[in-house]
Amino acid sequence: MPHEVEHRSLSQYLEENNLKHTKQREAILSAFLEASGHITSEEIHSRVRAEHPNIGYTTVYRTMKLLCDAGLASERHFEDGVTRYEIAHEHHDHLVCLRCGKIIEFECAMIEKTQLEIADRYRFRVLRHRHELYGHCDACAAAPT
Amino acid sequence: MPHEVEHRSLSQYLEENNLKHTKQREAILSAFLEASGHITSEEIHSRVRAEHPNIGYTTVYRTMKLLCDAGLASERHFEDGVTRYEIAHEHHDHLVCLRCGKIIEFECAMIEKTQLEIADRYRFRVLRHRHELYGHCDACAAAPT
DNA sequence: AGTGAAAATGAAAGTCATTTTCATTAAAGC
DNA sequence: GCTTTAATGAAAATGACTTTCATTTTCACT
Repeated sequence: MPHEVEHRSLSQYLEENNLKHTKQREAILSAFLEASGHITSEEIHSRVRAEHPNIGYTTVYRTMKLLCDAGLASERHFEDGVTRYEIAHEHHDHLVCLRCGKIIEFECAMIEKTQLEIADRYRFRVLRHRHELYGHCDACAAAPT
Repeated sequence: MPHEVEHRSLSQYLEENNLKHTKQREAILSAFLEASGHITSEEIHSRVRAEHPNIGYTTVYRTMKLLCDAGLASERHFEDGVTRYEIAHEHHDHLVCLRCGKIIEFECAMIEKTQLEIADRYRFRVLRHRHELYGHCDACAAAPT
């Protein structure tokens, strides 16, 4: 049974909040984890439907929100207006290829530190941030237009 | 006549592209410039209508796109799903207050340089980026919840 | 196993920012 | 002034997401 830790984590969240344990939630969590990140609701929906043909979009949207609340997923908004979900883990930022859509994660302590210093100058309390570099990945830059 | 430079710049762009010089475009450019930045289409629309009551949303949207193409404005997408336009000028990043919506601009050569080094490591060509810090401004952090 | 209250589901309708369509109007070159 | 071509604006369409609501499930308690 893959992703057992995450499924247990979902169960615990559901119990703690008096929510119910349903096969839809299980299925959506599995589909999301199998896709390993940066996936849209639509993609999750079509993956889940392969196994459970009558799960609707509504349930996918609702469940992904729940997984975010449970700390298992997190929402990302890149520049195409579609919400993507990634597996929750340590903070990081992104390189996004404008041609093939590939998303590379990066992190840089130096930048994190510098941005807090900047915020300080404006007496601004940073709660979260986004830092995205858009351009072309190696393969796409090499490929003909 | 305020913002004469920008109006001339619009005229030039229209001529170069065989587009027409209309009072709506003039009015929208004026309204946009008077607001001095980070304004939504809706705000522009309501400002313009004060003077020209029958300019529609459609024209505002179309004209703002044109102003972006003409290099006079640029689009920004923060986290509320509404497109904002700012007066085009040197690249910079933003601090966004989650309570009052205040937007502070900043720039940091050090961060810019560091992010290019990171991209290099992934052989990624950066075309543009966004870097936004979300949190509370001084006034809002001090105010009661 | 049976019951019932509370929560979950899903289909359909609703939002909301933005875009498209299309019939009408207005610039600008002759 | 005419004519071509672009611009306008009202209304309909789009698309991602949310809400509604009647129905179904879960689960704590018999």
